[in-house]
Amino acid sequence: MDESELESQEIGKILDIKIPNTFINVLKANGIFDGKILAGLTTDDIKGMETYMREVLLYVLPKEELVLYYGIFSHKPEIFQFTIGDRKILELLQTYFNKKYSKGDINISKNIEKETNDSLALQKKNISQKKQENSGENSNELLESTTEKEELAVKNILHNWLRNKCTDSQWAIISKKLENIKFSFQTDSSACVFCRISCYCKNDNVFTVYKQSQSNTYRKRWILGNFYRHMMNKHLSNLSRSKVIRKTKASDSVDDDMEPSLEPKKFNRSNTLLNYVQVSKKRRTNEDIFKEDSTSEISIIDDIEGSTKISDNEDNVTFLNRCSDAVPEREKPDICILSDELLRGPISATSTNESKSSLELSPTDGIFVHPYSETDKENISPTHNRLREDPTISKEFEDFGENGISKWKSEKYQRKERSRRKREKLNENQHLITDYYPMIINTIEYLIKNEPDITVEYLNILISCNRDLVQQPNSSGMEMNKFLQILCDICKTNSSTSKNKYNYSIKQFALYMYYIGGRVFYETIHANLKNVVPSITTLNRYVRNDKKYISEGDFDFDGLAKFIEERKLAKYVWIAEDCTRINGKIEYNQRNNKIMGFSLPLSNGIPDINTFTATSGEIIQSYFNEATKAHYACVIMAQPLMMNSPAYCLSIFCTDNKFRAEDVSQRWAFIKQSLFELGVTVLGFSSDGDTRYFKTMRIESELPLPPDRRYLSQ
DNA sequence: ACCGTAGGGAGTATTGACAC
DNA sequence: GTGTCAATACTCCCTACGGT
Repeated sequence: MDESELESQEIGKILDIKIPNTFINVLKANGIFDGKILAGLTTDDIKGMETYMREVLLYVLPKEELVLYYGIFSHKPEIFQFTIGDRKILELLQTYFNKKYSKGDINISKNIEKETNDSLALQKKNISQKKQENSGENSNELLESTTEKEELAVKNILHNWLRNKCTDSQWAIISKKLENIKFSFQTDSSACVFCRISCYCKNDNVFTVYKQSQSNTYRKRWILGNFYRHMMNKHLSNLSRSKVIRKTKASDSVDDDMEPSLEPKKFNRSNTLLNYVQVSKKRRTNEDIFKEDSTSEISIIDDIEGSTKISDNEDNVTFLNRCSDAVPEREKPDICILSDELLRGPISATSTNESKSSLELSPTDGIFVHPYSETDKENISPTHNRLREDPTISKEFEDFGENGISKWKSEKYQRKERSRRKREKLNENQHLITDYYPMIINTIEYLIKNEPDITVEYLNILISCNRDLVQQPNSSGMEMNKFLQILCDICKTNSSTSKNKYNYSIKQFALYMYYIGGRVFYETIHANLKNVVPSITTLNRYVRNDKKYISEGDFDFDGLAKFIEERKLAKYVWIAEDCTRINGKIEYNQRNNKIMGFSLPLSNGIPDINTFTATSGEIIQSYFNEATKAHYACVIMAQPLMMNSPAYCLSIFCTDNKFRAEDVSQRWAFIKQSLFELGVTVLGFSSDGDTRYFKTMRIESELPLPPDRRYLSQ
């Protein structure tokens, strides 16, 4: 598509006329984006455009955009018609483009050849050229040959599609009527094959469908979407009314002469192409819930982007693809429609004339795939499942899972599964716990079958263990009862008054749950235990105000001594230190007027806590220019050597992980000395396999180097 | 003074679509 | 199947505001 061909300024300069933007918008709204299509317009086409403008587009566009398309008719678009000036402009444009393409544009021919890359394209080119030479009046053998084959292709596509939509009794009626559908094949000035289909219901219902590809990567296919939709709306409306996702207001009975209603009551629009209809994962608003309640067929309406949603009534929703330039445009106008069916989203079907050496058409031709995006595949109704079950179905339909859902949404293609497959593929020797399942199951089966005595014995042991667990009145059970009693008392107290109050133990317990389980978990607990546990706000306030604040990089030796004292623990601790990756974030800390998040410089292995003070804006700016953002947190924990004693966080600071073993050694010496002065003995230090820590541990432990690495100590 | 609700901002995790 | 990107969903942190 050469969209610039119809830019009013460009064309206006060439023809030395002024073309109103509204006129160009009308052409684009009718799917006419380039001169090739414009050159082939007929009088009927122009009438169809006017009808479409009067009956369809005015309901699709928002009010504020009507003026962009209807010009002087914007206040009464239902009487829209081309003015004399418009018709003159149209004639000039047609004349211009007819001349342009009748010269046998070599580039076009080359493009066509590239697109199709087969002999048929060459045939079409010849047909087109000969047709133009003969002013389109004389038929020729090539054209006849091609159109016969294409007619057969289109007939087969429609035949197969309709057969899958109908029950046997309905098909008996429909199949006879299909014989009355008229086909008229032609090639346009750009050698594109197109077909005009007159439905059996009314002769003036003419659909023009093009055979074209969406991109070079796809086969050419017939874009029959509007005819399909016409059949669905007018003749098959009662077949899949309850489940078809792409719904229109349709008659309750099959009525050949009944016009489909296109009267929309409301519509919605958004910016980009997304799923037309799917179960929304968004938090539903009250409005959404209302829609759910009030509609029987569409439960949740998600964003419809790149398309316009029209709700005919509460039971039906129609989705119309927008084709004005006020909406995201497609690269090619997939379909040029001369009837009131225009704006409905196209469905396409392939004809295999180009992809098969022979022209025999198989049922596989009867697929219909939305040509725009995979997302649109969701629009295909559940009736497509029947197509899917058809063994002759096209491979393209394999992209759909059950209920017409794209295969990409199945668990198989989810991130976790993909990661797992990759992980297991990279490490084929990795044993999985599931590898042992068959062996265990076989063993159990063997025992049950061949060793009934052992089985009974084991079962008795299990039963007795379970009984002991339940009945044993141990001390832990009593403690739990006491704690539950505290919770009940708090609940009673708070429920009887309008003001909640929580004691220290409850806050500590709630804080533990909050930290361990996370916000969502705690919110759930809080919502289900009203007046028993405090809100998150209360917990945060408690932590902020009632807890001792430890500055980054500061060593809380006094706190550790008090911790040991309060719990009456032995004054012996083991120090553990490690760095862990964090997502760095620079923040201002109002408590100590410092900027946090930068890597603290080390002084004799000890982080310098006097840096990054926020004294002025310039100073702060200098920190950002000169300091390093920390990506690691170094945590130093002290573990008292008593059973069930928790560890105590001695210090924590941000670092860029750039330090040496000497720094670690000096830091540990400082810790050891500081705690010794408080009467606490450090029995040892430990860390993970970091080489700096490892080296320090080896030195502290006075372990010799391996014989082959003695050079490291030199 | 204490507590709870609601909601915004920022960052992270997840997911769908698409090209290959 | 896989990698990548963009959009969306989710989570966490914090604050304003109001009630008792």
